[in-house]
Amino acid sequence: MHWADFTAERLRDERGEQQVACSGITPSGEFHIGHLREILSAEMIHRACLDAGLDSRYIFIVDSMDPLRRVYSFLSPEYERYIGCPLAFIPAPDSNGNPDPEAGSYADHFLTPFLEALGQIGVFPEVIMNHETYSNGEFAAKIHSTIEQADAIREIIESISGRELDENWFPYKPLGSDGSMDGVTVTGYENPFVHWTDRHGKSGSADIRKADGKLPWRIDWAARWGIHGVTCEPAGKDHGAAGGSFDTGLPICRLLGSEPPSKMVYEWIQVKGAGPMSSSSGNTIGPVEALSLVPPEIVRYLIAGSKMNRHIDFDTGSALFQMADEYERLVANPPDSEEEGLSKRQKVAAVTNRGAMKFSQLERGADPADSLGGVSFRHLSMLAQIKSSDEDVWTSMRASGHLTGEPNESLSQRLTRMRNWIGSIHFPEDARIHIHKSISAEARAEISEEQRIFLSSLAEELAESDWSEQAIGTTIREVAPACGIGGREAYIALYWALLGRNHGPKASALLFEIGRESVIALLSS
RNA sequence: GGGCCUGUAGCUUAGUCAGGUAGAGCGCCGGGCUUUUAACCCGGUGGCCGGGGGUUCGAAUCCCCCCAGGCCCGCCA
Repeated sequence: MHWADFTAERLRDERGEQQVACSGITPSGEFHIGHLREILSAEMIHRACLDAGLDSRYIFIVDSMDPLRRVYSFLSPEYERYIGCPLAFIPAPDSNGNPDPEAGSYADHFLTPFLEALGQIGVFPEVIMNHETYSNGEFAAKIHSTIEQADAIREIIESISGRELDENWFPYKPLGSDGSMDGVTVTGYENPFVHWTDRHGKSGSADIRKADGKLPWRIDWAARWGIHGVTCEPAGKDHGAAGGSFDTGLPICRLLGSEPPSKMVYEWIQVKGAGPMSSSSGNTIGPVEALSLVPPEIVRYLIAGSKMNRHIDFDTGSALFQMADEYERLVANPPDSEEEGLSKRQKVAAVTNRGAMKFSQLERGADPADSLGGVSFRHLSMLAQIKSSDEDVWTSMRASGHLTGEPNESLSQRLTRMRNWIGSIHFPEDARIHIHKSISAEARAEISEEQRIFLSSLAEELAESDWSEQAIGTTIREVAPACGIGGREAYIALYWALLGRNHGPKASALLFEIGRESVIALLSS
């Protein structure tokens, strides 16, 4: 069974009909591909719950109340003054990394393009800005309860995480007079006010019913589970480590009177050969960039087709072909778990693969067959290289029976993405079609005397023939027997001359695109 | 130091939770398609399931030990 369906069943057993799947991300910088695993893992479980007939919501909590930790490399030193301030309350950077008072909040700045990217992969979560949950008072009861039980919470964190908390530790961090929570000391609590003194010597009171401060991360996480009734929140393996925030969150959540989701941990995505992704290291391929290159179903399939506990190497090179092949093969020929003679393990595999296919669809319940667009990813990569205009691609596809009528929106976008990929540094060199200017020594060594004569005869004939794909094809097939070789031999010779290989995309189409003069120059060389 | 994950064919891996004769794709090799869009179709090659012990009628699967690799343990998905 697919992991998402399996999880949905477990959730029903644990928590019943009402399910809330949740993701949480801090918008501290550019979002990266790794965040998609957080999002998609939860979203697929949500879909699986719906498929299982459960009443499920999928919420995306943006940690907009989290403070700016430090001045990241893409920020100007001016951000120094905002360290410790909630991301929702500080200005977004402009293109030079300087704070731009006109550009809205820092949190929104990074969140907006990410949400747009999510839409492209069919993810439409209920977005909850955590600072709003503070400002509208929803956190107040949990904060009060936290402060009342501060000693017990301290005991949980110290014993489970092994960390020793400072003597002045207080389980609520008020914002000081400058809006930062750094250097603020709590001096007392009178519900609903937390009194404080900041590093400038000023003092004040934070209202726990407002966004005047926040709970420390480990408590914040545990508290929100209760506030939103979260029943499932897959977390990155950093949170999953022994003594990590998941382990402390479970008892804290119960202490605050709610039932936590059970622990669920996923492995990280890495850029092939480049170590873990991180928003601040600059080692990123943004979801926005990735989705400009890769079909959205394939991005979903990357996650849906991998078990949660496995690393994923995100490879925007030749592995994309393999992944697309795999997906297309699966969709074209869905495995049937009811088939006679399958062993138990083959049945399991069949059901799992069908699940992966199901969760890869942009729209829940859509027919996977509709996602193919009539042409394989590999094939499209060739057409896009051979044909410079989109219209010629469609013409070619109509001629080959891959397309009838006008291309739909999805196919059209596939071509656009393909062209982006081909034009990017990610496109694998060995998939790139390099047209030779003259016949290489290697090619000469590979072809026979008859084939050589064929090539020069072809050059002569093409000088006279009509310049259309069809006429070129006809000429090739006429010239070949005249030189005493079969069609196969003729094409092999042609591919050696054109590409330095013994096979390739449709030769007449290639020649047509190259142009008469270049072709004749090449074949006569 | 504490912990997690991974190790199955040349490569990517399924199967491990619920033990029952090792599956797939890519690659490679061979054949077919007598107009060859890296296509498509057919066939083949290829694995002491990291190593060792144990439980069992039976172990890739469960238990123990070891080896190797990756990662987490301040914020980070």
